[in-house]
Amino acid sequence: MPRKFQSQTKKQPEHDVIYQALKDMILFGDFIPGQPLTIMNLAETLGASATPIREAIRRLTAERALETQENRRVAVPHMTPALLEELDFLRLTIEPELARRAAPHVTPDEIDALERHDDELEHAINIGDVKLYMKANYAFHFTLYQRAEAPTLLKVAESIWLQIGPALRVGCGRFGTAKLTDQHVETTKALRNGDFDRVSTSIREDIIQGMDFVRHSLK
Amino acid sequence: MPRKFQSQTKKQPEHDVIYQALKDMILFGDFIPGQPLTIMNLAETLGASATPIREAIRRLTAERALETQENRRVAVPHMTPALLEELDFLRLTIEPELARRAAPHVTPDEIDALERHDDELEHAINIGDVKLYMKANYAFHFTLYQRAEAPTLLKVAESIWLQIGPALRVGCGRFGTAKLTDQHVETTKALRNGDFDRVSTSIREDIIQGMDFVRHSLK
DNA sequence: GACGGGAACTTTTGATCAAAAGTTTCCACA
DNA sequence: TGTGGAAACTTTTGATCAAAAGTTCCCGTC
Repeated sequence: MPRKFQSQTKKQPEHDVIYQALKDMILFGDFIPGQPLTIMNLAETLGASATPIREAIRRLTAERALETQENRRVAVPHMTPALLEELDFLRLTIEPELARRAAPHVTPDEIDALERHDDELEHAINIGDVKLYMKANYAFHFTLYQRAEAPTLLKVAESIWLQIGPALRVGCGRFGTAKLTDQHVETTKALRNGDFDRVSTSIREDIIQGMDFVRHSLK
Repeated sequence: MPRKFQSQTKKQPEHDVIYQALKDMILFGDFIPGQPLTIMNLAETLGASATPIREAIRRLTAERALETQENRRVAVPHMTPALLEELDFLRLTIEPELARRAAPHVTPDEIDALERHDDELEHAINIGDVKLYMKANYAFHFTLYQRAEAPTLLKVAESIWLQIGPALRVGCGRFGTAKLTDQHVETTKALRNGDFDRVSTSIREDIIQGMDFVRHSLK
């Protein structure tokens, strides 16, 4: 078997598949803050046995995407003003940096891909599809961040987004996606112009707006 | 049973105990970079069965303290210049901030405790006890950071330290602890004077020195 | 000697189940 | 009515084992 095809054929372990599935569900708002999750129920729903479910849950707990309560039950964490403040600080220190580092490595083809994600995001806002909005928004940010070649920073960013996902979803549910104007055009323009500082600052603006939305929807 | 004593008596799950044990071993240099770990071997060594070991490993993998290779084996990650650069950036953005946030909440009693950790660190340097040095150093930083009441930032800091632990240990093994001068007196002084900015900047200095040591020992 | 293939071996993985932990229900009794 | 506590029930947890995945070693062939 040629080495280049191995990664496609090599079977992913079940616990990894489940981790990815749960991660997406948290990221794109399938769970609401505070929602309890039971191993048994997840095993039934996802068609797996308890062991791989537990491993996936431990990973997500370590990433603060889930929390285990004192009675051993697992739940989606609630958003609080204090947590939001911490996440605000983290996003503003990590993500503009990721964007700045990514900028020099983004190819014209990849900018096209970013614009397609942005078009999808626009479309989602227009038709009011919250989940599609969240997916397109995630895709835009993380295809950019991926190019930073900074896996450790990227991992921190993913953890942050996992913690925001559920709260963002309820915010969109309450106020719709209407209030969310699109900040991403600025970013792609700056990428085309090779203006790396502006890539970073435009992401910063996007974060400020996004977190304001979450903060507002918390009240 | 009175509620206030529950947390002391409530039995910790095995996977949690193992997680803590492995975490300490990584943090204080019991493993060297690149060292492979097998579930079977850990199960035997730690006197447990595979299931809780696997859960602990998944958590530590999520925290980048361990990595699973493409062949499903688990190993302690190697330190690389690129990783060190990322960790440098993260430490410098997260830890001075934790120190600054903690400073106003640290009581005189707690400053005394910090100084005791620092004495122990001095003592460890004098007798050349690497592991004691690492424990005292960790205790100093994290008793301070804990008071920041910023659990999410704290978790990021812990993940960073877990990634540095093994490399720091080999550095100390090669050069001894002699080169590590004690920067912590500055921090405790600033705490006593209520000079919160200087608490933050002195931690910054400490980080720069510590990371220089690791960088130097990489070559 | 170098290479390919397969047998023997080791390790990880996922399903299962009994035991432990935690929750709920309900009834006796004040 | 309200309280305590046992019983029934649910969920998590850890041990175990068979199957899958991965590695090593050896032998026959070139």
